[in-house]
Formats: sequence, C-alpha cells, structure tokens
Amino acid sequence: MTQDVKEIFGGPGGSLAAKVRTLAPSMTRSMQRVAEAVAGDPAGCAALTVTGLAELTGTSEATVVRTARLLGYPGYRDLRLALAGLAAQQQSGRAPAITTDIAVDDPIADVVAKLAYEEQQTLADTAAGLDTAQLGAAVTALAGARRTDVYGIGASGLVAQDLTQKLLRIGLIAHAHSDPHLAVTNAVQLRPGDVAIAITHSGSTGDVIEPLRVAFDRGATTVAITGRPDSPVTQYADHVLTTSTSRETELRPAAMSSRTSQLLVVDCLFVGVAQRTYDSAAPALAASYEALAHRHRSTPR
Amino acid sequence: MTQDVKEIFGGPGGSLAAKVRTLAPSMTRSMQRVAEAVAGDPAGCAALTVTGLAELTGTSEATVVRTARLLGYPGYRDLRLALAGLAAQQQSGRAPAITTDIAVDDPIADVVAKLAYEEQQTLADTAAGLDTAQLGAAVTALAGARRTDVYGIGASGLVAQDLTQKLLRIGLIAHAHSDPHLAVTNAVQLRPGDVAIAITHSGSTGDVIEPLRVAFDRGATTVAITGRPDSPVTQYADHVLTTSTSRETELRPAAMSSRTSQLLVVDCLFVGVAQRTYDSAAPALAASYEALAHRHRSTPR
DNA sequence: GTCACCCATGAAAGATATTTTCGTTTCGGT
DNA sequence: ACCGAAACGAAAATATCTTTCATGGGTGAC
Repeated sequence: MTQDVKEIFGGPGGSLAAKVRTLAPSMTRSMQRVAEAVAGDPAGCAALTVTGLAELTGTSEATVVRTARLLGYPGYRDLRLALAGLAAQQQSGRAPAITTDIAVDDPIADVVAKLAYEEQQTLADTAAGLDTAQLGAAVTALAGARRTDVYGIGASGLVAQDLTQKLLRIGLIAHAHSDPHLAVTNAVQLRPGDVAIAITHSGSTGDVIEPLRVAFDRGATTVAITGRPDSPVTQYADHVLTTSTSRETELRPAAMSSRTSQLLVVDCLFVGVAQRTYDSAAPALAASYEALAHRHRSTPR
Repeated sequence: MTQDVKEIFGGPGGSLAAKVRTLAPSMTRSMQRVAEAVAGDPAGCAALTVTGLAELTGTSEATVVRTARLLGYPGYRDLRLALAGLAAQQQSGRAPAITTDIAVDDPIADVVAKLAYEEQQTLADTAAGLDTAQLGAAVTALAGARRTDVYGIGASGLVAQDLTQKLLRIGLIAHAHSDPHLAVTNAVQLRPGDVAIAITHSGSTGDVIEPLRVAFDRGATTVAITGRPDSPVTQYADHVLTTSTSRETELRPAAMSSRTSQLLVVDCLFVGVAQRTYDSAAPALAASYEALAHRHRSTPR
C-alpha cells in the first residue's frame, strides 16, 4: 500500500544516477570513477565481479566496495543486485531517455520539452532521495513551533519566502530572512521549541549558516534544506532534508534545478504541517482564500 | 567470467514461471522444491545465498546449483541476478496509484509521492499547453529590451523575482515589482522597445493588471503569464503565455501548482533569452558563478 | 621552505559464498 | 534380496567479496 517512495519513482534507477550526483562531491577521485562507471552502464557493471569492476575503472576492489557502501548498500554484492534490477527495467522498454543538454541553437519547442523533462526528473530524484523520517521530524517541529525563522539567500531566498507565505496562510508565525545581519539578530531571539530553517543548495553559504548556528546554540530546532548532506550547514542542523543535485550546464545553472527541488521539499513541509494542524489550518486556508477572492472580484476590469 | 547480461535477461520478463513449469517434469523432487520457491517468490529468493535457499527448501547447496543450471543459468549467482531483475520489474509494474488527492491522514511518504507526481503532471501539462510562437515572440522582445519590468503579487511575486534574478545574471536590466504603486510609477517610465511582464494565475489581479495597462499604453511590449488566457490581464498583453490550471484541493491550494507552472514558463523565457544573447550571456553567467564561488567557504570534498 | 599529519589508495590477508567432487542413500527392476 | 543407476548432501575446492594494513601523495601548520 504505502510502498516506499523510492520504488515508486523509477526504482533504484532514477534514484541511482541522482544518488551518484548527490554523493559525488563527497567522493574521492577513484570512487567517482567507479560511481560513474556504475551510473553510466548499470547493465554492464552488473555482469562484473568486484575484481572486474575494479580493473575496468583502474582501481582496487577495496575502492569498489567503499563506493558501494557510500551509495547506501551494505556491500558490492547488494549493489550488484540493484544494478541487475535496474538493467532489467531498462531492458523492459522504459528507455532511460538520455536527453542531451540544451544547446544554444535548440529551437524553442525543444527548450520547453527539455526543461520540462529535466524538472520532472529533478522532482522524481528529490522525492526518491527525501528521508521521510527527517521530513516527519521537521514537520512535527514546525507544527508545534512558537515561531519559525527561515534563512535563504539569492534563489534560495525566494524559496524561503515561499515557505513563509505558506506557513502564514495556515496561521503559523514565520519569517523569511535574506539579510544576514537581520537574520542573526532575529535568531538570537529563538529559544527551545522554535524552529529555524536554512535553505542553501551548496550547504556552504556562510550568510545562511551563521544564523542557523545561532539558532542551534539557542536551543531551537534547526532544519537544513541542502543538496549536500555532508556540507558545513548540516553540522548545526537537527534535521537534514536533502534536495537533488542534477548536473549543471551552461544554459541551465544549478540554481534552476535546485530551486525546483527545494520547492518540492517546502511543499512537503507545508502539506505535512497542514495535516498535523488541520483543525486550525483548514479554517485559516479557507479564510485567506476568501480574502483573496474578494480582492480579485473588487478589482476594476 | 559471468556470461553476457543480454542472455541473463533474455526473453520476456515472466518467462521464469513458465520455464519452471516446462522443466518441472524433468526435475527431481528436491529440485522441484527449489524451483517452486524461486518461481513463487523471486524477490525473496534474490535476497538469499545458496546456503540460505538450500535451507529454506530443505535441500543442499548442490541441489540449488543444479536447479539453477537446469533453468539455463551457468550457476546460482546468475540465477540470482536474474531474480533481482525480475523482482525489480514486478515492483515497477505496480502502477503508482497515487492519483487520489492528498488526504489529511496520508502518511508522510504518500504526501511526498503525491506532491511530486502532481507537480510532474503540472509540468507536463504546462509544456504541452505552452504556445511556442508566443514564447518565441516574448523571448525576442526580452532579448532586445532596454529594460524589463516584471509584476507579480503574492506567490506570483516570487516568480517575478525569480525571473528578474535570472535576467540580471545574464546582464539584462530587469526589475520585479510587488508594490502596486511603485509598479505603476515605474511602468510610466517604459517606452517602446521595453518589456513589461505580468504574472498572475487568476488573470484578474488588479494590482498587477494596472501596471501592465500603463506599460501597454506607453507602447512597451507586454507579456502576460496567466492560467486564464481569456482573463482581463490578456487584454493589455501583446503575448500571452498560458500556465496550466490543475484542480485545487484543500490541502493543495492553486498557488502551489500555478507556481510550478509559472516557474517553468519563466525558465523557458530565461533559457530562450540566454540562447539569443549567448555571446554576452555566457560571460555574464560565468562571472556571476565565479563571484558566488568566492562567497562560499571552501567546500569540503 | 620544511615538517608532520591525514587521507586516499591498493595489495594482500581474511571471511563468505559458490561450485565441484565424491561418497552415501534411495529406489526401481530383476 | 541384490544390482545398478540416479538423487542427494557433506565437505573440499574455488571464486568472490570484505577487511586490514602499509604506503605514498598531498595539505596545512609552523
């Protein structure tokens, strides 16, 4: 019934390539070579033994096993099994649909199609990679918070505002901060039971980490929404929500896909909180809907 | 060395059960027990080692291997890989069945799955419904504009800011306005060759229509991004970009899907403009990337 | 610039899993 | 009951996977 999200979305397949991308930064060079080989040709690698794959990638067995571990499997044997599953799925028709990057001379219709496809992919990857336990914990914290501060800069700042707008609509007290100084100043006011959320794709944006650290020190429940689960920001985060990292191209900066991913996480948080606080959220939602409808009706023309 | 993968997964997926039936007569009793176990629960057996499967079926390792051979595999290892593939296929065959609305008592994992699915749907709808001619025209206007003003209120305001941020990154002059008065004040400054973009889901948000009207009257090229192609806002729009309108539910306000849809349109605009102005856009993108990299503390590997 | 330290890496030892061998058991036929 | 052939499993042999450990290269501190 409630089968794991991972399995719903392209199974290990979609999420494996995504996992490789997400984890690549925390991998050593040789491990990256292995990960690449695996993501590039799952079927081929499934036919190889540890030794074979080690030779293919010009590394050692130990490195292959290490990579398998990092990808979340207990050992190479299990990675191999997963690869076999993936290979079978690919074989069975569902083409991997390796879209080429958006090129400078692509006609506009292609641009639309490719962008839509890539963003869909991003959504699937994000959903697959999201830790529902962490998400649940964050939701619980939010639902019971006295107040919530959200930190984000640049593109992430917009996501922070989006979350804030939503939370306000269901009657929670939330503020978005994109000014680092004000953010810190406000973070000092937080206390246990409050929630602070930092949104940063790189996980290394000092201006966002700093207020989260302050909030953390103050005893507030802290949440990080980042694409790098091992980045500095997570060290002050009680709960880490991982967004997906897709390959960045010149015409499609990382900010673009990370935004899509972050927004999905934010939506999940919102809906989760709305569920938990349904009795108060529902009337609040209805009220704000009413108020807006009125505003539309009354406007001229 | 293991045999080629193609042979392992040869033939249609469910052929294993059939093969078991065909070969059953030529099997000994213990082998039949093994074959039955394998055909009955491929996924479960895939998780077992030879020894495990031998114990489960009350036989010996040798018998398991013999059965694997009879089924056409070079050994148990390969049978196991095939089983894993089969299990994966079975798994993915199960329809998502997440078409129902999000309910108050949905577990968090379902929420994630449903939200992701719905947003994917929204993207597909938007891409399908987008008029590429209109989009192309808007892109051309933007690429040649002296300056661009973007109007949006509430959730659409964030989308407006997103577009603005992007355009600024490729060296265009763009401003987002969410204050109706300031928006109008600025719209007055526009002249032919400039571009004004109004973003509103309902198409009836007076505060956004008004500045667009002013810009239109001033001779600027006007664009409307709206979910209602027949709404008031389009009357002052030279180009109308339609976003998709999905059904609204209590826990998932319209703002949520319209935002996804609007962002896709905005991304298309951005990439389109970046293509047209590639020679100046590429260096600008690289430069802003560089500048940001410095703001991030040394990223850990 | 030098030193000390840490971390990535692969070689090889150690542990598991798979395959093979071979002797025992079982069963049908005479 | 006896013989022979096939079925079967225990255990040896082999392949495969995992862990340990020594080495070298790079990095930061001084």
